[in-house]
Amino acid sequence: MENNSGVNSILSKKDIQTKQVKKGTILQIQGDTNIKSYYVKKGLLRSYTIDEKGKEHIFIFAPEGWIVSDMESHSKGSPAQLFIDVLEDSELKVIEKNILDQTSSFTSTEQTKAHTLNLINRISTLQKRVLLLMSASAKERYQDFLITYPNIIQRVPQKMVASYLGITPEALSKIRGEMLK
Amino acid sequence: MENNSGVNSILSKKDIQTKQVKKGTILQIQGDTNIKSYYVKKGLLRSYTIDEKGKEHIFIFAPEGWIVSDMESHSKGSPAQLFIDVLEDSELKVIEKNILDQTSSFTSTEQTKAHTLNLINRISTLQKRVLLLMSASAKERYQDFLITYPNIIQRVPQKMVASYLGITPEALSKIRGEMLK
DNA sequence: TGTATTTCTTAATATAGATTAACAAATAAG
DNA sequence: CTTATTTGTTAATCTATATTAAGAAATACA
Repeated sequence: MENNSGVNSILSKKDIQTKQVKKGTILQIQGDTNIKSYYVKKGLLRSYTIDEKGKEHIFIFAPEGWIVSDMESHSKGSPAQLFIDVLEDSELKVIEKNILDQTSSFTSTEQTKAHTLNLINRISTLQKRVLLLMSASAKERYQDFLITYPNIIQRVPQKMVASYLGITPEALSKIRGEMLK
Repeated sequence: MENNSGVNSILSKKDIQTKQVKKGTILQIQGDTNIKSYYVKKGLLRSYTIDEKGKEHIFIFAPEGWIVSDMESHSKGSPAQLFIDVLEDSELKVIEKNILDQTSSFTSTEQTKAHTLNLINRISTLQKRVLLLMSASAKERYQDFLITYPNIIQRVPQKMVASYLGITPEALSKIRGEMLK
């Protein structure tokens, strides 16, 4: 999901082990609770969801220098939403603790912790939005919108909701019409 | 883009002023270089892009308790990609410095700074992906993919690229066929 | 090496959502 | 209040992408 800016200093601690993994290895499955992050020293990983119809949606590729982790889950402490597997024989650094734990160490100020939490919430929201845009219909996205922003629908013109959903005002009007029945 | 978890401790410094803004005020336009972040105490903001055809795409709504900022730009130090304006009379806390500056203060360790930079890169990548999914055709997204992941196309089956783009393998095959001409 | 499986391509058909247009309803402005 | 402007609805048509299907090419496997 990201490039390697500054990654050396994140990964310099001794508690991070290097691991060789073979192509085809599954590192995380949807529902896992002990969530780890992976820094790719060499090789290639991917993270993805599988929807109700059994269709895969790749969230990110992680070639050399990238980090994969399931922010949605980190953020909520909920089970993993994503699968992570190995596309080429790889050399990884496994980050055992979740990212929040890392920043909660005694070296962090309250402000830094709050700041990190904010960034992670933001990532979590965007992760969800990307997955919705890739796999859900306009109607499903609208239904999600109503839950995510409970009262915005009364506060902005419908055409702005359409613009947020990535559809035309006409399409949204039609969807709402159908939903009334 | 995010809820208010821990936001008080982020915003407790004196250098952050509260500001009343009227509905319709434009806080940031595409191309602005002096980028700020806005915490919404009361009211409603939105951030959005305008594409080549003049069509608006809303990136986020920011009701009470949320923060708006242009991470893409923060990350690269480049001009703003997003417009930000005011949908209801609002009370804002304006965060003058960019987010990186805040964490670069003497209280942050090297590790924390590197960690924050990583999170911001990740947000920046996702922001770009959301905007592409909302406004670009499958062909345009594929062309962006080729630039974002320069050599992945040779390393994974095409059907995985299709899965990343949110289209079917058949549609990608067709697009590639067209692009050869 | 030969066979089975997976991946890619091409083409026909189907469909979600876009576009266009015309009108109604709501909101803003004089 | 009255009119002008913006927003929302409905419907007809169009288009990008999905679905289905079948064969070809590539890859994995026995």
